Amino acid sequence: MKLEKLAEILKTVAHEKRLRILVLLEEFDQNICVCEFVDALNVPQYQVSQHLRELRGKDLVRGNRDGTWVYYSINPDLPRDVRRLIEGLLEHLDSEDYSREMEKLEERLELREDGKCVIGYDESDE
Amino acid sequence: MKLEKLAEILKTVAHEKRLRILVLLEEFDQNICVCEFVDALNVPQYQVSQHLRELRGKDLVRGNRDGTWVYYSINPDLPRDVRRLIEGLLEHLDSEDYSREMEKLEERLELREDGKCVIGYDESDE
DNA sequence: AGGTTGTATGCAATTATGTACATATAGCTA
DNA sequence: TAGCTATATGTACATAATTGCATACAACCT
Repeated sequence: MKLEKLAEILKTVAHEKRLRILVLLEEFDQNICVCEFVDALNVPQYQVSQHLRELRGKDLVRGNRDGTWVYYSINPDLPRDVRRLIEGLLEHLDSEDYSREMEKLEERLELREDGKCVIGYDESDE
Repeated sequence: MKLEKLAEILKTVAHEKRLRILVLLEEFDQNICVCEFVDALNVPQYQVSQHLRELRGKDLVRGNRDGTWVYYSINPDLPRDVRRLIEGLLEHLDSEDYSREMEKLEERLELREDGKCVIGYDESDE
């Protein structure tokens, strides 16, 4: 991959919240909607949307609208080298470091009906 | 590795010039002095020093002074996981993308005497 | 000591990034 | 249609990164 491209991707990814978003997408390997991120990461909705927009802007991530909900996933059309780069990065993480988010997200996913999110996010974001 | 640590390293590394510096250090696997970087990368001396300072600040790189010259290398005491991270990142690069710098650096290294740099950098930095 | 050369740093100007809030938009439902 | 909910975006502000330049510092040499 070109050096400029690598630098660009690293810059996009070099942010705590965006890393957390990517980890959850990688680990659960399924579509996750914005409100599920909000609850799992305990980050205000506008921030989640903003980070997702950045990731989307670099084509790392893709959103699919289903009604009012928008489900995000790692962009399945990502070039193989970029894909491997991302995976490689995340492999360096201690899993304890995001286990709490994993658990929270798991709880949220259990609230889905027919595989779909049916509730919003908790307004009382501490 | 902790997620914040990963984000921090990625942020430090997510810069075209700093990536080029790291590539050269990895590929040549030896001490390289500031003026050699200046000529190889064709970047003003103060910029090279600044980028090296940032890399040094995060302990990714180490400088050893020998007379007026300062030779840099990948920090040999880098924790193994960090070391692997850096190596992993650089492996994604097309080597054509930095082959010119490699050649220029090779030429510069040939001008060393007894393994030591004996000239400065070219003032006429285009 | 004085001059020279390689390297580092401080400062100012610009640009980019992060954050918070308000509000807009899209699609649902009644 | 109106109202609601999920998501997206615009704006404003603070903060950080980048860049260019001048200059300081360190070590050498005469």
